[in-house]
Amino acid sequence: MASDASPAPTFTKPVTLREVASLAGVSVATASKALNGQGRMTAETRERIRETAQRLGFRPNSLAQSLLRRRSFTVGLLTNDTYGRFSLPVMSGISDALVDKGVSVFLCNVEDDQRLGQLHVDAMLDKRVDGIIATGKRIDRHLPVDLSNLGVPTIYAFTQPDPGAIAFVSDDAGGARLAVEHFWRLGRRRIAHVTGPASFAVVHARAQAYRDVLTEKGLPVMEPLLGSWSEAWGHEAVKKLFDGQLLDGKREKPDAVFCGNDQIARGVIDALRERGLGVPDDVGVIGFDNWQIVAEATRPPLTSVDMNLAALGREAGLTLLSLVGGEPAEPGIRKLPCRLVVRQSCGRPPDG
Amino acid sequence: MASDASPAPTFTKPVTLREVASLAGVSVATASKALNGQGRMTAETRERIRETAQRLGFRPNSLAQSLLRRRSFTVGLLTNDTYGRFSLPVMSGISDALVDKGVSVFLCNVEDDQRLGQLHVDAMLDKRVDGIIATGKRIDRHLPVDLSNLGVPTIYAFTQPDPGAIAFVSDDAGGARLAVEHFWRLGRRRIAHVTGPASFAVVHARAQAYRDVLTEKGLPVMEPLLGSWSEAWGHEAVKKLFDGQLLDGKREKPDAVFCGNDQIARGVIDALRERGLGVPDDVGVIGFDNWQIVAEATRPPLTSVDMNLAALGREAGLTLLSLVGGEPAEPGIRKLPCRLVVRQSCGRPPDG
DNA sequence: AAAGCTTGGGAAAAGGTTTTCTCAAAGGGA
DNA sequence: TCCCTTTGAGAAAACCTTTTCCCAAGCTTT
Repeated sequence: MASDASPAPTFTKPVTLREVASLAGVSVATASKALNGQGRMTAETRERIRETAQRLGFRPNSLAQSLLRRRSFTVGLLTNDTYGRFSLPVMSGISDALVDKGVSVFLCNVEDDQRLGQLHVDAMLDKRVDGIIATGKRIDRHLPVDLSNLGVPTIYAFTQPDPGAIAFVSDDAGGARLAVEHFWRLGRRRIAHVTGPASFAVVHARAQAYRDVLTEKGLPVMEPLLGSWSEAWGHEAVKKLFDGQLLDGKREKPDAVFCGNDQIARGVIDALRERGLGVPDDVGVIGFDNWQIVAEATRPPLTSVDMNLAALGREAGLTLLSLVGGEPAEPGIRKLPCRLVVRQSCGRPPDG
Repeated sequence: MASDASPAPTFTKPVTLREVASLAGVSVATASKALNGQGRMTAETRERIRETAQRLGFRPNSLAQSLLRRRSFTVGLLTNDTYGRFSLPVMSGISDALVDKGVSVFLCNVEDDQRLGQLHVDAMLDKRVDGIIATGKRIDRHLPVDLSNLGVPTIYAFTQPDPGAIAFVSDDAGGARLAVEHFWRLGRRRIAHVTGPASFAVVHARAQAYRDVLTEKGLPVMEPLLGSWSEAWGHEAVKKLFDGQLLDGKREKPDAVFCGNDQIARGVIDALRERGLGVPDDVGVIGFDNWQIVAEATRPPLTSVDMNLAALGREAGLTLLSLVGGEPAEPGIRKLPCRLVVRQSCGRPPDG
C-alpha cells in the first residue's frame, strides 16, 4: 500500500559549479580551484566556497570531468557466465579493487550471443570506458566477441585470452597438486581422480598434475576417470572405482578420491555412504571450486580447492588500472595460486 | 607465453565529429545533422559525410551527448547478494530490458556495508545515472543505504522498499498455493510444510497460503515446521514428521512435503530415501526457488516453485525507464506471479 | 525587376568542469 | 617616488556534440 504521507518524488536538477560560484561571489574558475585545492586564494575565500558547495550539496558532474580529462573512470566487464558461479567472485574482486579509486563497473552479460556481445561492446565504447575486462565461465573458451583492436586496454580474467593479451587464470595444476599432496600427507596412498569431460582444458591440466604428484611420490597411478561435472557422474564413478579392478595388479580399492568439482565430490560421497563406506574414515574426498554452499552442505563438509577467484578479479582490476594509467605491462598469462580449504572429508593429519 | 608476432597494443584517440566534418569539407553542425538524419542538405552531402564517418570509424562521444541531453543512458544496480543466487537472474532481466534501449548498467555490490553502500551511491550519482534499481537477497530487508531522496528515480526489485516507492517482488503466497494445489490435484491429501526461520517474512506468507489452501480443500492442517534454509534441516524435519504423531489423531504420515527452498527439499528427499520411503511414490516433494543446479541434481529431479526473477528484473527495468522518461507511475508494491516447474518429485497426475 | 520563398549550410550557444593565461592591486626595495 | 614582485582572482579555451538561429544564393511570383 502506498503511504499517502510521502510527497510525490521530485527529481530536481543537480546544482552546478556555476551556482556555487555565484552564491559565493566568485568566478567558476576560482570555485573550481577552491574545491580541488588548486590555485591561490585567501583561506577565507576557499573556506567560503567550500562551505557554499557543502550547503548546496554540490557534486561535480562526472560527465563534464570525463569529457575534459578523456577518462571516464568507468570500466566494462564482459561475461558469459549467466549463472555467475565463477564470474561473481571475479566480479566482486574487480569491483573491490576499483571502487576505492572511484571507478565504476558496467556489467555486461553477453551469454554466448555474438549480437549481444557486439551490442554491449559498442555501448561500452560509446560510453568511453577506460578499459575492459573479459571474464567467463570457462578458462578455455573465448567470449563471443572480438576484443583485439578496441583502442582501450583489455584484460582477460578466467577466460581464454587473445594472443598477446594479458590474462589472469587460476593455476589448476597447482590446485590439483595441493589436493593430492594433502592426501599424501594424511597417509592416503591409493588416490583416484574423478573429473569432468575431456573437452575442458582444466581437466587435462589437473589430471596431469595428479599423475605428476603420484609419480613423484612413488604411488600407483590410476588413469583419471573422465565424465561430466555432475553428481550423477560422481555416483557412477564410485561404481567403477570400487567394483572394478582398477589398481593394476593390486585390486586394492582407493582410500582417497580427488574430484574435479564439488558436485562430483558430492555424488562420490553420497555413493560411498550408500555402499557403507565412511568418509573420511574409509575414503577421503577432496573437491574443486570450493563452492561454499555445496561444500558445506555435504555430509561431511567437503575439503575443496579454492581458485581464489576474488583475488584473481582484484589483480585483474588493479592491472587494468595501471594499464589505463599508461604504465606498461608484460603480455602473457599469469597463473594465480589456488588454496586448499580443509573441512572434514579427509580426516585429520596423523600429527596435525 | 606471449606471442611476439602481435604488435604492441596502441590506444589511439577516438575520432571526433570535427575530424569527420573537416575531412568531408563541411562544418561540424552539418556533419552532426547528416549523421543524425536531421537538417536539410543535398543527398550527396549527407552521403559523403556518412561515408567519411564510416571510413574513419567515428563513434559519437556518449559523454558529450549525455552532458547536453542531461541523460546518461546509464542506470545503477545496487545489490547485497554477493553470491548472486537471487540477484543474478534479476540483474540479467534488468540488463535484457535495458540493453536494447542503449542503457548500460553499473553493478554495485554493497554487501551489508554502509560505507560501501554510500561509496557506490555517491559514485553513481556523480556519474549521473538516470535511475537506480535496488535488489537484494532478501525481500524483507533493506539495503544498507538510504535511497529516499536521491534526486533520481529509484525502483526496488526483490528487496524491501522505502515507503512510497515502487517495488517489484515475487508473490510468495501465490507460489505456495501453486505448490499445495498441485499436490491436491495429484490426489495427495496429507501435505506437510517444512520451511525456513521465522525471521523471514516469506516464511509466514508461504505458510499462511499453505494453511489457506488446506482449509479451502477441507484437508487437515499441520503446523508448518520452521527451521533453517539448509539440507540438514530438511533431514531433521523428516525425522520429526515421520517419527512423531503430528497429524492430529490420525497418526497418518504425510504423503507430500512442500519445502521452503530447494535445499531443504533436497535434504528431505535424501532423508526419505534413507528411511526407505520412495519419492514420488510414497511421498511427493516440492521445493521453492527452482535453483536449477540443485533441482536437477536431486534424485529424482525436483519439482519447484520458480519466482520468475528474470521477468521481475525485466519489469523493474522497463518501469525505471518509463520513470526516467517522465511518465508517472503509481507507487506501491507489485507482486509478480510465480510458476511451478514440474519435474519428477511429485508423480504424475492421475489423468495426466 | 522587386519582393518573397526555398534550399543548403554555417555560426554560435549550450552543457559543466578544469586549466592556463592574464591582470590588477598591493607590497617591498631602492 | 618609481619599479619590481607577489598575491588573489578572473577570462577564456578546451573537451565534443546537438540544436537553434541565421544567412546567402537561387528561384518563383506579380
